[in-house]
Amino acid sequence: MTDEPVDGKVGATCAIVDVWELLGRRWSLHILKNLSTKDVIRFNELKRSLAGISSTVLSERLLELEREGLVTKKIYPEVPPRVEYSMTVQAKELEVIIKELARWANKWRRPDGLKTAAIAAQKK
Amino acid sequence: MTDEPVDGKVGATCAIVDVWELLGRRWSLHILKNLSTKDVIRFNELKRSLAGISSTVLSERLLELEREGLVTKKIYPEVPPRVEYSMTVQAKELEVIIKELARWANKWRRPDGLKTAAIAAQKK
DNA sequence: CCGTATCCCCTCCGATACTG
DNA sequence: CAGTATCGGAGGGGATACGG
Repeated sequence: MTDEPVDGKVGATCAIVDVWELLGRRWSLHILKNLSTKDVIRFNELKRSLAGISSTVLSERLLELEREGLVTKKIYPEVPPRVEYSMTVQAKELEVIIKELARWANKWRRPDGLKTAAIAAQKK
Repeated sequence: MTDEPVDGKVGATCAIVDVWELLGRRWSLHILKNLSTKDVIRFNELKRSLAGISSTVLSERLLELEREGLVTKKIYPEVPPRVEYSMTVQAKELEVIIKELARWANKWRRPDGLKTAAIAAQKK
């Protein structure tokens, strides 16, 4: 499916799995969503837009995203400090794909209970 | 980004986030990948193809995937029991998107350490 | 063959407090 | 303002044992 290279090791990293796991963590997707609404955004501004997130986690997520090349961080040596975050080109390409995924998700969204329906179908 | 409806509640479910979290769990993507290689597949056959997974987890994942409408389960009332799993149409559509994602992931794959490079760039 | 039941560790993440 | 340090609870998932 993903055409994993299948090099010797079992745990051989598959790029997509890494990304998927990162973005599967809590808040990741929301952060990306909010970043996409503005060219640049500051830490606390972002934090305010994500009701419920803690500084700790936001900071952690941003670091991960930066590490993956999805987010750029620009520090201005001022007092008080100013730091601006923005999406990279890479992330903007990803955004397109995520939107397709969102379309897919909504297309197939169920009112609430497919499970019972599926079981009913099975019983025939 | 995903055009979340923003209905009253904070935890208002966004379809894509649900899906992403499910598929972000361990093995989910691999299971889908293996399912895509055959029309139908049996439990232990699938298990053998996923080196390291336990019955417990495989069973759990399959239940979740079935619940999300990505997998169909067909039980044959035989002895010994036979159960066949297969992907739904919905999952096959998803597969297309995942492949795009895989292409994206490989396009941007880094040798190993972007982090240091990013920091260096920042310092200029 | 196809699972469920248990136990247990370990990572994730929220809350809180504190710094440059 | 923009974070880091620390702690503790919750739950994901591995190992093992057992059942229809």
